[in-house]
Amino acid sequence: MLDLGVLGERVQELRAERGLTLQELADRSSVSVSMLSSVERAAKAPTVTVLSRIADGLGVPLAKLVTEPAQDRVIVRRAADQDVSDHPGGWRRTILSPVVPGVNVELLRTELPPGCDAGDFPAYASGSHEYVVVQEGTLVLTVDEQRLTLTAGDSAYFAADVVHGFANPGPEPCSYYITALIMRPRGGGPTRP
Amino acid sequence: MLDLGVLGERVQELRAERGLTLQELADRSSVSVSMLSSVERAAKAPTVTVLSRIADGLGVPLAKLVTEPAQDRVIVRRAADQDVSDHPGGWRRTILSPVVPGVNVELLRTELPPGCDAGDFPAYASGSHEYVVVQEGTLVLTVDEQRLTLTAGDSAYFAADVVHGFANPGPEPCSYYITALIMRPRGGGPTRP
DNA sequence: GATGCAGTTCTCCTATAGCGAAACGGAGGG
DNA sequence: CCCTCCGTTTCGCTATAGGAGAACTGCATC
Repeated sequence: MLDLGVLGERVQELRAERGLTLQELADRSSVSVSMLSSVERAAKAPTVTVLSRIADGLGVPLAKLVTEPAQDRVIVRRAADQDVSDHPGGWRRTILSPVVPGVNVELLRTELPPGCDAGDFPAYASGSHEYVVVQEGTLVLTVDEQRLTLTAGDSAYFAADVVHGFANPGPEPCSYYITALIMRPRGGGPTRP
Repeated sequence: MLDLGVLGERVQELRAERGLTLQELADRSSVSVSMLSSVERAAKAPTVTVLSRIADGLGVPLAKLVTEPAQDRVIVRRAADQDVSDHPGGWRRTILSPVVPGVNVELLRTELPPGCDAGDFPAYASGSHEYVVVQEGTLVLTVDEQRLTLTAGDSAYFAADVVHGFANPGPEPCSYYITALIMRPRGGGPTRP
Protein backbone atom coordinates (compact mmCIF):
# COMPACT_ATOMS: atom_id res chain seq x y z
CA MET A 1 0.00 0.00 0.00
CA LEU A 2 1.22 3.43 -0.89
CA ASP A 3 2.27 5.68 1.95
CA LEU A 4 1.22 9.25 1.28
CA GLY A 5 3.79 10.48 3.78
CA VAL A 6 6.59 8.86 1.82
CA LEU A 7 5.19 10.23 -1.42
CA GLY A 8 5.08 13.72 0.04
CA GLU A 9 8.65 13.52 1.32
CA ARG A 10 9.80 12.34 -2.05
CA VAL A 11 8.18 15.23 -3.87
CA GLN A 12 9.55 17.71 -1.37
CA GLU A 13 13.02 16.22 -1.61
CA LEU A 14 13.04 16.34 -5.39
CA ARG A 15 11.81 19.89 -5.38
CA ALA A 16 14.52 20.90 -2.89
CA GLU A 17 17.18 19.21 -5.02
CA ARG A 18 16.17 21.40 -7.91
CA GLY A 19 15.97 24.51 -5.76
CA LEU A 20 12.38 25.15 -6.76
CA THR A 21 9.79 26.98 -4.71
CA LEU A 22 6.23 25.79 -4.54
CA GLN A 23 5.29 28.60 -6.87
CA GLU A 24 7.91 27.67 -9.46
CA LEU A 25 6.94 24.03 -9.39
CA ALA A 26 3.33 25.08 -9.68
CA ASP A 27 4.13 26.99 -12.87
CA ARG A 28 6.05 24.09 -14.35
CA SER A 29 3.53 21.46 -13.49
CA SER A 30 0.28 23.36 -13.84
CA VAL A 31 -0.71 22.29 -10.37
CA SER A 32 -1.76 24.88 -7.84
CA VAL A 33 0.56 25.89 -5.03
CA SER A 34 -1.95 24.84 -2.44
CA MET A 35 -2.32 21.40 -3.95
CA LEU A 36 1.44 20.95 -4.06
CA SER A 37 1.69 21.91 -0.42
CA SER A 38 -1.09 19.50 0.45
CA VAL A 39 0.60 16.65 -1.38
CA GLU A 40 3.95 17.30 0.27
CA ARG A 41 2.34 17.31 3.68
CA ALA A 42 0.27 14.26 2.81
CA ALA A 43 -2.83 16.27 3.56
CA LYS A 44 -4.51 15.19 0.35
CA ALA A 45 -4.20 12.29 -2.05
CA PRO A 46 -3.61 13.61 -5.56
CA THR A 47 -5.24 12.02 -8.58
CA VAL A 48 -2.91 10.28 -10.98
CA THR A 49 -3.32 13.05 -13.50
CA VAL A 50 -2.19 15.66 -11.00
CA LEU A 51 0.66 13.50 -9.75
CA SER A 52 1.69 12.94 -13.34
CA ARG A 53 1.87 16.67 -13.93
CA ILE A 54 3.91 17.07 -10.76
CA ALA A 55 6.31 14.39 -11.99
CA ASP A 56 6.62 16.21 -15.30
CA GLY A 57 7.34 19.46 -13.52
CA LEU A 58 10.06 17.75 -11.52
CA GLY A 59 11.45 16.11 -14.63
CA VAL A 60 11.10 12.60 -13.25
CA PRO A 61 9.00 9.70 -14.46
CA LEU A 62 5.80 9.18 -12.55
CA ALA A 63 6.93 5.73 -11.51
CA LYS A 64 9.86 7.29 -9.68
CA LEU A 65 7.48 8.85 -7.23
CA VAL A 66 5.58 5.72 -6.40
CA THR A 67 8.20 2.97 -6.33
CA GLU A 68 10.01 1.97 -3.21
CA PRO A 69 12.79 -0.63 -3.29
CA ALA A 70 14.32 -3.04 -0.80
CA GLN A 71 17.80 -3.28 0.58
CA ASP A 72 20.27 -6.05 1.41
CA ARG A 73 23.85 -6.81 2.49
CA VAL A 74 27.00 -7.71 0.64
CA ILE A 75 26.98 -10.85 -1.46
CA VAL A 76 30.13 -12.08 -3.16
CA ARG A 77 30.60 -14.70 -5.85
CA ARG A 78 34.12 -15.90 -6.44
CA ALA A 79 35.36 -16.51 -9.95
CA ALA A 80 35.46 -20.23 -9.26
CA ASP A 81 31.84 -20.20 -8.12
CA GLN A 82 30.46 -18.27 -11.05
CA ASP A 83 27.52 -19.71 -12.85
CA VAL A 84 29.00 -20.49 -16.25
CA SER A 85 26.91 -21.97 -19.00
CA ASP A 86 28.35 -23.25 -22.28
CA HIS A 87 25.94 -23.16 -25.15
CA PRO A 88 25.68 -25.38 -28.22
CA GLY A 89 26.86 -22.60 -30.51
CA GLY A 90 30.19 -22.51 -28.71
CA TRP A 91 29.55 -19.36 -26.80
CA ARG A 92 29.75 -19.01 -23.07
CA ARG A 93 27.77 -16.95 -20.66
CA THR A 94 28.63 -16.12 -17.05
CA ILE A 95 25.95 -14.85 -14.73
CA LEU A 96 27.78 -12.49 -12.41
CA SER A 97 24.89 -11.13 -10.41
CA PRO A 98 23.82 -12.99 -7.30
CA VAL A 99 20.12 -13.55 -7.07
CA VAL A 100 18.70 -10.88 -4.85
CA PRO A 101 15.06 -11.10 -3.93
CA GLY A 102 13.08 -8.16 -5.17
CA VAL A 103 15.79 -6.98 -7.53
CA ASN A 104 15.40 -7.86 -11.15
CA VAL A 105 18.89 -6.97 -12.28
CA GLU A 106 21.27 -9.32 -13.99
CA LEU A 107 24.90 -8.71 -14.72
CA LEU A 108 26.32 -11.05 -17.33
CA ARG A 109 29.53 -11.61 -19.18
CA THR A 110 29.37 -13.34 -22.53
CA GLU A 111 32.20 -14.73 -24.65
CA LEU A 112 31.61 -15.35 -28.32
CA PRO A 113 34.25 -17.23 -30.28
CA PRO A 114 35.13 -15.95 -33.78
CA GLY A 115 32.21 -16.16 -36.19
CA CYS A 116 29.78 -17.21 -33.51
CA ASP A 117 26.16 -16.15 -33.49
CA ALA A 118 24.48 -16.50 -30.13
CA GLY A 119 21.11 -16.27 -31.81
CA ASP A 120 18.02 -14.27 -31.02
CA PHE A 121 16.53 -13.58 -27.64
CA PRO A 122 12.82 -13.09 -27.31
CA ALA A 123 11.18 -9.80 -26.53
CA TYR A 124 10.95 -9.46 -22.76
CA ALA A 125 8.13 -7.82 -20.92
CA SER A 126 7.50 -4.18 -21.52
CA GLY A 127 9.79 -2.00 -19.45
CA SER A 128 12.77 -4.34 -19.68
CA HIS A 129 16.01 -2.80 -20.84
CA GLU A 130 19.66 -3.72 -21.23
CA TYR A 131 23.06 -2.06 -21.20
CA VAL A 132 25.86 -3.56 -23.21
CA VAL A 133 29.56 -2.74 -23.12
CA VAL A 134 32.07 -4.50 -25.32
CA GLN A 135 35.25 -5.60 -23.60
CA GLU A 136 37.07 -6.94 -26.63
CA GLY A 137 36.45 -7.91 -30.23
CA THR A 138 33.53 -6.99 -32.44
CA LEU A 139 29.88 -7.43 -31.52
CA VAL A 140 26.98 -7.14 -33.90
CA LEU A 141 23.90 -6.22 -31.95
CA THR A 142 20.52 -6.71 -33.57
CA VAL A 143 17.56 -4.95 -32.04
CA ASP A 144 14.25 -5.31 -33.77
CA GLU A 145 15.59 -5.44 -37.33
CA GLN A 146 18.19 -2.79 -36.55
CA ARG A 147 21.82 -3.93 -36.80
CA LEU A 148 24.66 -2.21 -34.97
CA THR A 149 28.34 -3.00 -34.95
CA LEU A 150 30.11 -2.37 -31.66
CA THR A 151 33.80 -2.66 -30.94
CA ALA A 152 35.86 -2.64 -27.75
CA GLY A 153 34.87 0.22 -25.47
CA ASP A 154 31.54 0.90 -27.17
CA SER A 155 28.44 0.75 -25.05
CA ALA A 156 24.78 0.67 -25.92
CA TYR A 157 21.41 0.87 -24.32
CA PHE A 158 18.18 -0.55 -25.63
CA ALA A 159 14.68 -1.38 -24.54
CA ALA A 160 14.53 -5.15 -24.44
CA ASP A 161 10.87 -5.49 -25.24
CA VAL A 162 11.71 -6.50 -28.78
CA VAL A 163 13.59 -9.43 -30.27
CA HIS A 164 17.36 -8.91 -30.00
CA GLY A 165 20.42 -10.90 -30.95
CA PHE A 166 24.18 -11.00 -30.48
CA ALA A 167 26.80 -12.19 -32.94
CA ASN A 168 30.54 -12.01 -33.45
CA PRO A 169 31.28 -11.92 -37.19
CA GLY A 170 34.96 -11.09 -36.69
CA PRO A 171 38.03 -13.34 -36.71
CA GLU A 172 38.80 -12.65 -33.04
CA PRO A 173 36.99 -13.64 -29.87
CA CYS A 174 34.49 -11.17 -28.53
CA SER A 175 33.52 -10.60 -24.93
CA TYR A 176 31.01 -8.19 -23.57
CA TYR A 177 29.12 -7.34 -20.41
CA ILE A 178 25.40 -6.94 -20.17
CA THR A 179 23.40 -5.30 -17.44
CA ALA A 180 19.83 -6.33 -17.82
CA LEU A 181 16.80 -5.05 -15.97
CA ILE A 182 14.13 -7.54 -16.77
CA MET A 183 10.49 -7.03 -16.01
CA ARG A 184 8.75 -10.29 -15.49
CA PRO A 185 5.17 -10.96 -16.35
CA ARG A 186 3.47 -12.42 -13.33
CA GLY A 187 3.76 -16.13 -12.81
CA GLY A 188 7.51 -16.19 -12.42
CA GLY A 189 8.75 -17.20 -15.81
CA PRO A 190 12.28 -18.50 -16.36
CA THR A 191 15.26 -16.21 -16.34
CA ARG A 192 17.20 -15.38 -19.46
CA PRO A 193 17.73 -18.42 -21.67
CA MET B 1 1.95 13.23 -19.37
CA LEU B 2 -0.05 10.22 -18.30
CA ASP B 3 -2.72 8.98 -20.65
CA LEU B 4 -5.77 7.83 -18.75
CA GLY B 5 -6.81 5.72 -21.70
CA VAL B 6 -3.60 3.77 -21.57
CA LEU B 7 -3.93 3.38 -17.83
CA GLY B 8 -7.44 2.05 -18.21
CA GLU B 9 -6.42 -0.43 -20.87
CA ARG B 10 -3.61 -1.63 -18.72
CA VAL B 11 -5.85 -2.25 -15.74
CA GLN B 12 -8.40 -4.03 -17.90
CA GLU B 13 -5.73 -6.14 -19.52
CA LEU B 14 -4.23 -7.16 -16.20
CA ARG B 15 -7.64 -8.00 -14.83
CA ALA B 16 -8.42 -10.10 -17.91
CA GLU B 17 -5.09 -11.92 -17.59
CA ARG B 18 -6.09 -12.98 -14.10
CA GLY B 19 -9.59 -13.89 -15.13
CA LEU B 20 -11.11 -11.54 -12.59
CA THR B 21 -14.48 -9.86 -12.83
CA LEU B 22 -14.95 -6.27 -11.80
CA GLN B 23 -16.70 -7.55 -8.68
CA GLU B 24 -13.84 -9.84 -7.74
CA LEU B 25 -11.26 -7.16 -8.27
CA ALA B 26 -13.42 -4.80 -6.25
CA ASP B 27 -13.37 -7.26 -3.35
CA ARG B 28 -9.61 -7.72 -3.54
CA SER B 29 -8.78 -4.07 -3.88
CA SER B 30 -11.47 -2.47 -1.73
CA VAL B 31 -12.43 -0.25 -4.62
CA SER B 32 -16.02 -0.05 -5.75
CA VAL B 33 -17.10 -1.75 -8.93
CA SER B 34 -18.29 1.50 -10.41
CA MET B 35 -14.97 3.18 -9.74
CA LEU B 36 -13.11 0.30 -11.34
CA SER B 37 -15.29 0.53 -14.40
CA SER B 38 -14.74 4.28 -14.57
CA VAL B 39 -10.99 3.88 -14.36
CA GLU B 40 -10.92 1.21 -17.06
CA ARG B 41 -12.96 3.40 -19.36
CA ALA B 42 -10.89 6.46 -18.46
CA ALA B 43 -14.06 8.15 -17.33
CA LYS B 44 -12.49 9.25 -14.07
CA ALA B 45 -8.97 9.86 -12.81
CA PRO B 46 -8.36 7.82 -9.66
CA THR B 47 -6.41 9.21 -6.75
CA VAL B 48 -3.07 7.59 -6.04
CA THR B 49 -4.48 5.87 -3.00
CA VAL B 50 -7.23 4.24 -5.01
CA LEU B 51 -4.87 3.31 -7.83
CA SER B 52 -2.51 1.85 -5.25
CA ARG B 53 -5.30 -0.36 -3.91
CA ILE B 54 -6.14 -1.44 -7.45
CA ALA B 55 -2.49 -2.34 -8.03
CA ASP B 56 -2.51 -4.37 -4.83
CA GLY B 57 -5.64 -6.17 -5.92
CA LEU B 58 -4.02 -7.02 -9.21
CA GLY B 59 -0.84 -8.10 -7.47
CA VAL B 60 1.37 -5.71 -9.39
CA PRO B 61 3.49 -2.84 -8.17
CA LEU B 62 1.87 0.53 -8.56
CA ALA B 63 4.70 1.65 -10.81
CA LYS B 64 3.73 -1.05 -13.29
CA LEU B 65 0.50 0.73 -13.99
CA VAL B 66 1.99 4.14 -14.57
CA THR B 67 5.24 3.41 -16.38
CA GLU B 68 4.98 4.00 -20.04
CA PRO B 69 6.85 1.37 -22.01
CA ALA B 70 10.15 2.73 -23.22
CA GLN B 71 9.64 3.74 -26.80
CA ASP B 72 13.35 4.42 -27.07
CA ARG B 73 15.42 2.66 -29.64
CA VAL B 74 19.00 1.70 -29.25
CA ILE B 75 21.34 4.32 -27.85
CA VAL B 76 25.02 3.79 -28.60
CA ARG B 77 28.10 5.48 -27.22
CA ARG B 78 31.27 4.85 -29.16
CA ALA B 79 34.51 4.22 -27.34
CA ALA B 80 35.83 7.56 -28.55
CA ASP B 81 32.79 9.35 -27.18
CA GLN B 82 32.81 7.79 -23.75
CA ASP B 83 32.65 10.06 -20.78
CA VAL B 84 36.04 9.52 -19.20
CA SER B 85 37.07 11.30 -16.03
CA ASP B 86 40.59 11.20 -14.62
CA HIS B 87 40.78 11.69 -10.90
CA PRO B 88 43.50 13.23 -8.74
CA GLY B 89 44.49 9.88 -7.28
CA GLY B 90 45.46 8.65 -10.72
CA TRP B 91 42.46 6.47 -11.30
CA ARG B 92 40.11 6.74 -14.21
CA ARG B 93 36.39 6.23 -14.48
CA THR B 94 34.37 5.73 -17.65
CA ILE B 95 30.64 6.20 -17.58
CA LEU B 96 29.34 3.67 -20.06
CA SER B 97 25.63 4.10 -19.60
CA PRO B 98 23.88 6.65 -21.77
CA VAL B 99 21.59 8.90 -19.80
CA VAL B 100 18.13 7.52 -20.19
CA PRO B 101 15.29 9.49 -18.73
CA GLY B 102 13.52 7.58 -16.06
CA VAL B 103 16.22 5.00 -15.56
CA ASN B 104 18.52 5.37 -12.62
CA VAL B 105 21.11 2.87 -13.72
CA GLU B 106 24.76 3.58 -14.23
CA LEU B 107 27.23 1.29 -15.88
CA LEU B 108 30.82 2.27 -15.15
CA ARG B 109 34.29 0.99 -15.85
CA THR B 110 37.02 2.01 -13.47
CA GLU B 111 40.78 1.59 -13.86
CA LEU B 112 42.97 1.76 -10.80
CA PRO B 113 46.73 1.88 -11.27
CA PRO B 114 48.88 -0.23 -8.92
CA GLY B 115 48.65 0.86 -5.31
CA CYS B 116 45.86 3.30 -6.01
CA ASP B 117 43.05 3.99 -3.58
CA ALA B 118 40.03 5.63 -5.16
CA GLY B 119 38.82 6.64 -1.73
CA ASP B 120 35.45 6.39 -0.07
CA PHE B 121 32.09 7.02 -1.61
CA PRO B 122 29.29 8.32 0.54
CA ALA B 123 26.30 6.29 1.55
CA TYR B 124 23.61 6.67 -1.06
CA ALA B 125 19.94 6.73 -0.35
CA SER B 126 18.33 3.65 1.07
CA GLY B 127 17.53 1.18 -1.66
CA SER B 128 20.58 1.95 -3.75
CA HIS B 129 22.71 -1.01 -4.68
CA GLU B 130 25.69 -1.90 -6.80
CA TYR B 131 27.09 -4.85 -8.67
CA VAL B 132 30.82 -5.14 -9.14
CA VAL B 133 32.76 -7.48 -11.38
CA VAL B 134 36.53 -7.46 -11.56
CA GLN B 135 38.02 -7.62 -15.03
CA GLU B 136 41.67 -7.80 -14.10
CA GLY B 137 43.95 -7.28 -11.11
CA THR B 138 43.01 -7.16 -7.45
CA LEU B 139 40.31 -5.00 -5.96
CA VAL B 140 39.80 -4.36 -2.28
CA LEU B 141 36.19 -3.47 -1.70
CA THR B 142 35.27 -1.82 1.56
CA VAL B 143 31.62 -1.79 2.53
CA ASP B 144 30.71 -0.30 5.86
CA GLU B 145 33.87 -1.41 7.74
CA GLN B 146 33.88 -4.76 5.97
CA ARG B 147 36.85 -5.41 3.69
CA LEU B 148 36.74 -7.84 0.80
CA THR B 149 39.45 -8.79 -1.65
CA LEU B 150 38.26 -9.57 -5.14
CA THR B 151 40.32 -10.83 -8.05
CA ALA B 152 39.65 -11.21 -11.76
CA GLY B 153 36.29 -12.85 -12.40
CA ASP B 154 34.92 -12.25 -8.92
CA SER B 155 31.70 -10.37 -8.64
CA ALA B 156 29.93 -8.81 -5.69
CA TYR B 157 26.67 -7.22 -4.80
CA PHE B 158 26.04 -4.80 -1.98
CA ALA B 159 23.51 -2.30 -0.78
CA ALA B 160 25.07 1.09 -1.36
CA ASP B 161 23.38 2.86 1.51
CA VAL B 162 26.59 2.77 3.51
CA VAL B 163 30.03 4.24 2.96
CA HIS B 164 32.00 2.16 0.48
CA GLY B 165 35.45 2.37 -1.07
CA PHE B 166 37.61 0.86 -3.80
CA ALA B 167 41.35 0.31 -3.76
CA ASN B 168 44.01 -1.59 -5.66
CA PRO B 169 46.75 -2.65 -3.26
CA GLY B 170 48.45 -4.93 -5.79
CA PRO B 171 51.42 -4.34 -8.05
CA GLU B 172 49.33 -4.64 -11.22
CA PRO B 173 46.64 -2.40 -12.68
CA CYS B 174 43.10 -3.24 -11.75
CA SER B 175 39.98 -2.67 -13.80
CA TYR B 176 36.41 -3.44 -12.88
CA TYR B 177 32.87 -2.78 -13.97
CA ILE B 178 30.15 -1.42 -11.74
CA THR B 179 26.45 -1.48 -12.30
CA ALA B 180 24.87 0.97 -9.93
CA LEU B 181 21.19 1.50 -9.22
CA ILE B 182 21.01 4.73 -7.30
CA MET B 183 17.93 5.87 -5.47
CA ARG B 184 17.22 9.51 -4.87
CA PRO B 185 17.90 10.58 -1.30
CA ARG B 186 14.93 11.40 0.80
CA GLY B 187 13.73 11.64 4.36
CA GLY B 188 16.62 13.79 5.56
CA GLY B 189 14.61 16.95 5.56
CA PRO B 190 13.40 18.71 8.69
CA THR B 191 9.89 18.07 9.79
CA ARG B 192 7.62 21.03 9.83
CA PRO B 193 5.87 21.99 13.09
C1' DG C 1 -40.43 -15.56 -25.46
C1' DA C 2 -39.80 -15.63 -20.56
C1' DT C 3 -36.57 -16.41 -16.77
C1' DG C 4 -32.33 -16.31 -14.45
C1' DC C 5 -27.80 -14.98 -13.97
C1' DA C 6 -23.24 -12.86 -14.46
C1' DG C 7 -21.02 -8.96 -15.84
C1' DT C 8 -21.04 -4.14 -16.93
C1' DT C 9 -22.70 0.50 -16.99
C1' DC C 10 -25.60 4.32 -15.30
C1' DT C 11 -27.79 7.16 -11.53
C1' DC C 12 -27.71 9.50 -7.71
C1' DC C 13 -25.33 11.37 -3.51
C1' DT C 14 -21.47 12.40 -0.36
C1' DA C 15 -16.68 13.24 0.51
C1' DT C 16 -12.86 15.39 -1.05
C1' DA C 17 -9.48 16.88 -4.67
C1' DG C 18 -8.24 21.06 -6.62
C1' DC C 19 -8.02 26.04 -7.37
C1' DG C 20 -7.69 31.19 -6.31
C1' DA C 21 -6.85 34.26 -2.91
C1' DA C 22 -6.11 35.70 1.54
C1' DA C 23 -3.52 34.94 5.81
C1' DC C 24 0.60 33.56 8.16
C1' DG C 25 5.64 33.55 9.44
C1' DG C 26 10.42 34.32 9.05
C1' DA C 27 14.55 36.91 7.21
C1' DG C 28 16.55 41.14 6.18
C1' DG C 29 16.41 46.35 5.65
C1' DG C 30 15.02 50.83 7.03
C1' DC D 1 10.50 48.10 16.06
C1' DC D 2 7.91 48.20 11.79
C1' DC D 3 7.88 47.30 7.10
C1' DT D 4 8.58 44.55 2.93
C1' DC D 5 9.48 40.49 0.48
C1' DC D 6 9.15 35.69 -0.22
C1' DG D 7 7.64 31.24 0.64
C1' DT D 8 4.23 28.41 2.87
C1' DT D 9 -0.15 27.42 4.88
C1' DT D 10 -5.05 28.11 5.48
C1' DC D 11 -9.68 29.32 3.84
C1' DG D 12 -13.90 29.12 0.93
C1' DC D 13 -15.77 27.45 -3.06
C1' DT D 14 -16.41 24.40 -7.16
C1' DA D 15 -15.59 20.31 -9.75
C1' DT D 16 -15.14 15.68 -9.41
C1' DA D 17 -13.65 11.25 -7.26
C1' DG D 18 -15.76 7.52 -5.03
C1' DG D 19 -19.43 4.44 -3.08
C1' DA D 20 -24.13 1.97 -3.12
C1' DG D 21 -27.39 0.16 -5.77
C1' DA D 22 -30.47 0.30 -9.73
C1' DA D 23 -30.68 -0.48 -14.63
C1' DC D 24 -29.00 -2.40 -18.67
C1' DT D 25 -26.75 -6.21 -21.67
C1' DG D 26 -25.60 -10.68 -23.25
C1' DC D 27 -26.20 -15.41 -22.90
C1' DA D 28 -27.68 -19.32 -21.55
C1' DT D 29 -31.79 -22.69 -20.22
C1' DC D 30 -36.58 -23.83 -19.86
